[in-house]
Amino acid sequence: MTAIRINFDKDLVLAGHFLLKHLEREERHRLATAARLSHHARGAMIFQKGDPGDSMMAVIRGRVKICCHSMDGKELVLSIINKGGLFGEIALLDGEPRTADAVALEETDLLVLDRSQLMPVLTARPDLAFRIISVLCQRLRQTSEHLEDTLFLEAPSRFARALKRLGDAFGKPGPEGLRLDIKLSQQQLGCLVGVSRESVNKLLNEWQRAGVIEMDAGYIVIRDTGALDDIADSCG
Amino acid sequence: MTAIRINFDKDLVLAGHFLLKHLEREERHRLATAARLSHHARGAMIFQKGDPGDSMMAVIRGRVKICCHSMDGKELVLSIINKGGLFGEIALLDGEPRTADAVALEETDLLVLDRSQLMPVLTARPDLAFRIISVLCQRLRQTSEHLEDTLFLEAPSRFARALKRLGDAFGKPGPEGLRLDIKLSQQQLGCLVGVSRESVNKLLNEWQRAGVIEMDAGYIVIRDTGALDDIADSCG
DNA sequence: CGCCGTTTGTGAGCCGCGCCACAGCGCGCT
DNA sequence: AGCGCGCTGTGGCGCGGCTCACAAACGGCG
Repeated sequence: MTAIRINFDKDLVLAGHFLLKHLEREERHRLATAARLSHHARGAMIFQKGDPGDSMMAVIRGRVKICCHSMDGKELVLSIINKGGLFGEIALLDGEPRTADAVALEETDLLVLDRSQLMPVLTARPDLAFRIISVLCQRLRQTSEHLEDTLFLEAPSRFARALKRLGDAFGKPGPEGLRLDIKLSQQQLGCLVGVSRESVNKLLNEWQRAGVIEMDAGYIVIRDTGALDDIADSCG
Repeated sequence: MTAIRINFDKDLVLAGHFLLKHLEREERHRLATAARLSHHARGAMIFQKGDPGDSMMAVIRGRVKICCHSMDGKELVLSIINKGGLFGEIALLDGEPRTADAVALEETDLLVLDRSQLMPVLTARPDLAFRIISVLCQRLRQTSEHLEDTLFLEAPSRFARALKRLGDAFGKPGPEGLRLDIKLSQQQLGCLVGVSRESVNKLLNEWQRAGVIEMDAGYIVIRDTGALDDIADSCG
């Protein structure tokens, strides 16, 4: 009974997923039964840099941060994956070890697809392969841009851009402005951009005083998108 | 007569290329006749960030630098493509504008493959698609690592790593050590890592005094790989 | 050969920002 | 209520590395 329900859920999830929705019902069902669900508590490590990895995950519920650490313990958050998102494709596709850690930011359910299940479908369906290729290209553009920002821009611009990106990914329009529907400590915000927690604090307060943003119950609300754009593009 | 010779050359080039050598002779020949050659003088711009791009290039002769510029004129060199290498795949694959500039570092010949020619082959031959996917994964790993280095490491470590990478790509073993078979100004070296020319100069001289490297006729020779590794991995 | 644009070598000064120290604060847990 | 922990707010110090400024070497070219 529960087994049936779970399978039903998996079918549904795949049918709604941007990558897999275009498959034949037949194929999708085969994938759905083969895929396994996995649950992770808030803060749990899903995989770790260097692990052998031959699976990728789709986020069904919750959020996952992709990050890595320096030798002296600093953290860099490469991206945060929302419900509906995908991560871990790279190791699946090229068979090399994982390049970063994946950590559940909240109670999280994942659908895990193994290389052995996915590869046949990928060779049989070139359109799916192209979709994967697009995802990779997008990631590449994204990390290149991150690199450029890091090398070219000062802390304020970098952080403003990070807020804009967060706005795109997690923003809910509200009466006061764009509300970021995710709770991140100043520490975490700093790790997104490679800036110290203290600097984040100062910028946040400065911008709040200037009316660019507002803090509400620990959530950030972007009040003046234009001003934020100006900071993001200022100088270089 | 010349036309025949050029076609012959193109066939040969494709047959020797790591991506395309596994195709049927038939298919490869079709690609070869469709592909066009293009020549670029030293310093010529091949394409520019933001250009629409639906082709990728294989380097037949010479070298190409992939770079981008900040608003205030700083340059970042993302990578240097050797003879036999490939670039411009991303725009071809996802149809978006080019993400960076491509500039010929020397007299350079390219083989240009258009999207319209390549796509049919890609859908027909899943193994080729996988090869492309591997290339993308590799690029992604490379830029991620570049980003990590930039955020986690100080200038000396970063620059040491850059020298090691250059050694892998352009190193010719010689009596004195690993000789970098490429001439780059200190300016260019700086752009590879995001460090000012002056800093590069100081590091270069310091390491030369320490016997880690040696300058010979404008070329860098790595004499003590171990010492360079130590600098690359020191602290964070 | 002499001129000029480019590359190299080096020192002084400055500044952004990381690191440290510490003080309030909220929140969960017992 | 009381304790402790992780988060926030702020100020000061120090340092890495960028900027600026200039001198010297090094081609390439008329």
